[in-house]
Parts: sequence; C-alpha cells; structure tokens
Amino acid sequence: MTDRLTPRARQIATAARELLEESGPTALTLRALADRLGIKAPSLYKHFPDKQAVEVELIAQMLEESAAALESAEQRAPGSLPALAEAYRTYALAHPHLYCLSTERPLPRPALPAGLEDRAAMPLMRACDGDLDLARSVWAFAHGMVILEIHGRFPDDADLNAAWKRGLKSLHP
Amino acid sequence: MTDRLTPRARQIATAARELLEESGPTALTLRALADRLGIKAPSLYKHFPDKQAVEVELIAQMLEESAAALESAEQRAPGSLPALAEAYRTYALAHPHLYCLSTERPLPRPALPAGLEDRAAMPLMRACDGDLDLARSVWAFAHGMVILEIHGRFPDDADLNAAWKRGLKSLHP
DNA sequence: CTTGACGGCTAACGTCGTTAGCCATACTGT
DNA sequence: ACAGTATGGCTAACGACGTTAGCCGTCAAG
Repeated sequence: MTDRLTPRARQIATAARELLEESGPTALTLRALADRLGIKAPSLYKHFPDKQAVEVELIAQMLEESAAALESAEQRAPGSLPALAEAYRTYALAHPHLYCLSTERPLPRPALPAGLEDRAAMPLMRACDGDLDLARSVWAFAHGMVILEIHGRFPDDADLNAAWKRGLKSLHP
Repeated sequence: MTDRLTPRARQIATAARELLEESGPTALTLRALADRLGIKAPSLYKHFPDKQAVEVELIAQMLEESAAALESAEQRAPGSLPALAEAYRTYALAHPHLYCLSTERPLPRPALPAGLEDRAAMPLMRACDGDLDLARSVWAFAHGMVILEIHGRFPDDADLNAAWKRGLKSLHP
C-alpha cells in the first residue's frame, strides 16, 4: 500500500482519518488528533511538517481508494458508465467528510503521489472512449450530484436515484 | 433591496463581502472586518449575533443576485437552458469566493429569507417544463462544472466551453 | 432632566496551528 | 565499552481566532 510514510506517521494518518470520518472536518484538530494517540500536539510535528501534510495524506488515500473502486467497477462491467457512476456515488456517500476534504479546495497537486490523479480519472476516460468533453461533463454531473446530496441541498423528498438515472441516460452516447 | 438589516449592519455586510471577494474565505475574519470599518471586533456583536450571521447575510445576497441573473436570462431567452447555464456560470465565476461560501456547507435554511431558495430554483424548473429529475440533473451538472473550475480541478488546457456545450446538448430535451 | 437605546471600547477566555528548546531511549560506529 | 546521533516524546509559549463581560459616551424622547 502506502510506503510513502513512516510507520508512526501511518498510525497518525489512520487516527486522523477516524477523527475526520467520525466527526467531520472541524473536529480534525492537531490537539484532538494527538489526544487520540495519547501524545501531545507538538509531538505530531516530528512526523508531519504541518496540518496540511496530514490532510494531504488523507486526500491521497481518498484518491487511491476511489480509483480502486472505479477500477473494480470497470472490471465487473467494462465500458459501463452507470456502473462507474454507481461506484463513484457509493464511495463518496460512504465517506462524505473525506470526500469533502478532498474536493472542496484546490488539489495540492505537487504534494500528491505522481500519477494518482490521472489514475483516478482513467476509468471514466475509458468508458467515454476518449471523448474528453463527455468525460468532463459526466464528472461534473457526478460530483455535483454527490456534493449537493452530501450538503443536503436537495429537497428531502427528492428522488435522487431518478435524477442520477435521468442524467446518465442523457449523457451516455 | 434588503431591509432585513439595520443600516449599520448593511455597511458591515458590505465590508464583509468586499473582504471575502477580494481575499477569500480565510481572510473573512471578525478582526479584519472590524479593521476595515475602523472599529474593534467586539463591536460587531452589537449588529450581528455571531460570525455565522454575517455569512448568512452574504449567502442571502448571493442567492438573491443569482436568482436575479437567472430571471434576467430567462426574460432575454425564454425557455432556453443554455442561456440559463451561461448566466449561472457567469455569475458564479464573477464571484467565486461568494459562490463557494454559499455552496460548500449545508444551507442555513431557517435563517434565510422565506422563499428565496425556491425563487433561485424556479427559472431552471420552468426551463425544464416541470421535469424535476431533469432540473436536478442540470443543476448538478452546472454546479459541478462551476465548482470544479473554481477549484482548478480541470487540466489547464481543458476546453470547458466545449464540456459545457456537450453536457447541455445531451441533457436538453 | 432623566432615561434608555445605540454603538463604541478594553480586558479577557479558551481554542487553534505552530515554534523553540529540553530530555529520554535506543541504535550505531569505533 | 563508550561516544554520538537519530527518534520521538515533553513543556512553555506565541499570535490569531471567535466570543463574552462589562464599561462609557452620545443623543433623542418622555
């Protein structure tokens, strides 16, 4: 898996992820993180240069896992856009806080493992037969659906399955 | 316009908006806001109960203005989805920080002027002839395109006009 | 003339990310 | 066997943040 981190740093990242997923981004505090590990906040700086660096690690995890989810969906149903969409939605809704963290700010590209961003994008590219404009449209649609759902922007009684189906049916070639 | 605020509160909201639009959400600080007004931070609490309340006012402004932008587009080109999309995109990109502030958290619905959220949604509903699923798909697509563009998630050389066209062409009935 | 609303102020608290500097343990090289 | 050096903890502290408590001047209305 990830050997870009020292073992202790990996433990810290794990605790950070639990904190984030359990209680949201505002709860992801260096002091709270240190508490969970039984140490004091300044000790964290022996393992990460700053808070952003641990966030970057979580973002890398998210990219990696969602890439894996998409690749797995691709393998089960090659070329199927709805299968990819389903996998994307399922992963995002299973980790809403992580998804937001990774998504609601500019990507820290230089700090990310090389090629990871591309890898996450490839399954969709393949399903779109290299049609870049279509791939970007579908990505925007999927991200929009997910993020609006996570933030509760749709009416409570909205049939989101129907909206997904409607969008995908129209977008697919 | 907005008479939901005392005059002084309106001045404060104006300064807050300038701060936000000029320098982004992290710069929107009660101390910085007070500075710009020539007063001290605690004095702000004579006009707003807390920081969230001034953010809510900015969100209300954004909803109102984007509703107006959509209504105006609707009037110029009744029933045209691309015209609405163009207006949406243009407004959002003209106020990226405000758009993010309004969009990247759950809506503070109870604190918002009644009916405002609906008003902002109506032009799209009308252009979709009451097809709820379609309207939600288009909304998700448009929001996704805008927010991904604002956060620089697309490749630098991506032809976003083409992606917009592609998505709208597919989604439109 | 008094009263009270209005709108400023200072001082302070607790929390946040972060820095500086100290110290114990444990591995390494001679 | 001993010195040296990572490694990984610690405390104390700083500055910025949102926020609270409590004080004070100005001014219009009774």
